[in-house]
Amino acid sequence: MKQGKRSVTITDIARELSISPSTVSRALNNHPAIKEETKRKVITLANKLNYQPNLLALNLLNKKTNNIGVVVPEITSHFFAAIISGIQDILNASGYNIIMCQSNESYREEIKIIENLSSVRVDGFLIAPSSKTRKLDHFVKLKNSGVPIVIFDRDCQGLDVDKVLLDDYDGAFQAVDYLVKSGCKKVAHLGGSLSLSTSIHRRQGYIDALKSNNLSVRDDHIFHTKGFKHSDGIRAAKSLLKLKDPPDAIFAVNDRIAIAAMYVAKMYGFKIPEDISIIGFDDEPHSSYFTPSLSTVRQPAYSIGLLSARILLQNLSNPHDSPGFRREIFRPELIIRDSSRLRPDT
Amino acid sequence: MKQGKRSVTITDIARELSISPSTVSRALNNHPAIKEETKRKVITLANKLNYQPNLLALNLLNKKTNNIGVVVPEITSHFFAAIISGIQDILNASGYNIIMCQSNESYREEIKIIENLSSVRVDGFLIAPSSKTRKLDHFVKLKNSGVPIVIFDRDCQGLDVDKVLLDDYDGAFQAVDYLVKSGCKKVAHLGGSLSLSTSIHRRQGYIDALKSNNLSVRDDHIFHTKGFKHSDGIRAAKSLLKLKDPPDAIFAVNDRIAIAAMYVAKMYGFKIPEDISIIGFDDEPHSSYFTPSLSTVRQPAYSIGLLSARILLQNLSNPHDSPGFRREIFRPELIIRDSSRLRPDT
DNA sequence: TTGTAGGCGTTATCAG
DNA sequence: CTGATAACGCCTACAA
Repeated sequence: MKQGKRSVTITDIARELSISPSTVSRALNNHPAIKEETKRKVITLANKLNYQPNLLALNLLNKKTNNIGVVVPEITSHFFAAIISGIQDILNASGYNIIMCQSNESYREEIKIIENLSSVRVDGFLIAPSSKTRKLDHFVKLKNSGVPIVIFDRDCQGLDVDKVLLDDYDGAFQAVDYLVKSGCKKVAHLGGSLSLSTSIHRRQGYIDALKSNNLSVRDDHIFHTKGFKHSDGIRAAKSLLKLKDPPDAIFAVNDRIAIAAMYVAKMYGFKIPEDISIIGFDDEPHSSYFTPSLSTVRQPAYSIGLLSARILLQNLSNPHDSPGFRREIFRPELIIRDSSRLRPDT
Repeated sequence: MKQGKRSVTITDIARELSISPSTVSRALNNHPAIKEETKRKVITLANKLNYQPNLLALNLLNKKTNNIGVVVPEITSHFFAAIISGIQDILNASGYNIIMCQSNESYREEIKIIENLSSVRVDGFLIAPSSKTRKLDHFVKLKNSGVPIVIFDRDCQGLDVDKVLLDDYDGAFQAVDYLVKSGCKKVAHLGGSLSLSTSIHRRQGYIDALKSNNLSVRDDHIFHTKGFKHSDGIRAAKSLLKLKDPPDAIFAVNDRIAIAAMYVAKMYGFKIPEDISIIGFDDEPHSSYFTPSLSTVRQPAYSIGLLSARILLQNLSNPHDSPGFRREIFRPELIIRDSSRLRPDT
């Protein structure tokens, strides 16, 4: 078998048919001014030869690739995977393809990815910045180069582009307020990395909910983990529950940490929710199948993906004329299941 | 703000510096035969103008894109997400980018994806076929066009390309054999869609394990769900556990279904593992945090990704000369936790 | 109805 | 050390 096979081009077809490449091109594109018979001949041969148009050449010519760059911190998280599904459903339907990249929460990798996607000339970007991203130069450059960008999930203060976010503050507030109203007096927080806007907002929502209920904020009842995995949660939950004066409720930054907290709580002999209520954040598919089923704050991940993609699509067809930028904030929904006590008044 | 900004090219830089494009090109590529001063000037201006090389042009010239197409049925599954992580870790380290696409388990979409990736001239393919894929023409075409392909996770009978698979049969056999040896007499199976090679093999492993232990295979103890989600499992588990003569063990096709089965079992008042043992397949991150923690068959998803990518890389650098194709089979590992009884002899 | 020529951005080759 | 030219595959005026 020959290797490095040259792929077939319109010129090949043209030669074989003794016509010009432009005629082939037109036939393939169903140009009206081409004889039916010629079209048929061309198309038949093209199929036979398994001709695949070379989009590189076309894109170079058109200065348009129909590719969209999607950058997420990690894909192994149901949250981002669901967002991506939403994005894909919209973009594919409009004839766009997705080039998906993970930054692995690394600033360096993120920069490399952005540069690369720039070089392959994607038509637009959908980005959830890494948690390490402080400097915004790479995004600013992008923006200045005129490519449409939509930032989602994680805010980038000071970057003026379209954004689709979630009201993390509100979600946290709802959860903690509920916990207090249901009778918990000592609500602790297992938070995430404070380099993340989402973690910061959830923490603030927690704090403000306590204050608005005239409860004091106790430093020893707040832990922030580095990562978002179960193992991170286990460690933090142990420290928390080993306290002489342990909490009677935990609001966790995400479901994984909450699950870990449930695990530790049970291990230590706490009854859930009688001794301790636990609420997470995300509503992962598994969450409702735990015992007890996990109360949580649901993020409309799929919808976030849909909307982000739709906004990008708009910018694509109608390059930014308006001066302002959209800033869409989804409101999360508190889902009460069995890991938290019921409110007496409901 | 001007829209549709033309991006800066080496010609722009050349003009501004009153030198030729070739010199700019060489300077940018650190060609030895260029005066240091010229290099410096070029590079400085390039940075100032935020020059990004146009890889479309380059790729067109080189007939090489450094892009690899990765096609999976769905991304919202921890299993595939983990495989992708493995792929990405290898490929990125070698300077390749990934174009990731989901077929959503649709044959039609898969074909469209393959055609599109062909057109954008990816250098190679990593594919987990959709469950609906029966005809293999699109893959055969690909192969004939000379692009290296590696199929992973799901076998494609009759397609001669490199493959990285998992010994599903063995995993199932191990699990069921364990269940029987631990004293279970009536082991049921909650299987997946039989259009999937993996489901078929797991089912067969289940059957053969029963037979090899001289247990009869009962049709009423085998259910096959359409999908792989919890909800699919709930329905099937209910049917199974409502039987007059319910099983004393369940081997589920994956963890989600197993979790659903645990949920239903508890709901119906079964004690796990005293009344019924349950074993899943996958070892998802959540699985060890359930109560009881889920016994399962661990698939080395990340490693499958690593190996698939490595094999592709090999084919890339060394276009297929050897006649044979690799067929790597990972052996899964049975992880016994608390959802299954202990074997008396261990 | 079809052919010709030019250009998209880059690099390799061959001359200076 | 640097410049001109051709080529990658395709499309679109313009010409015939």
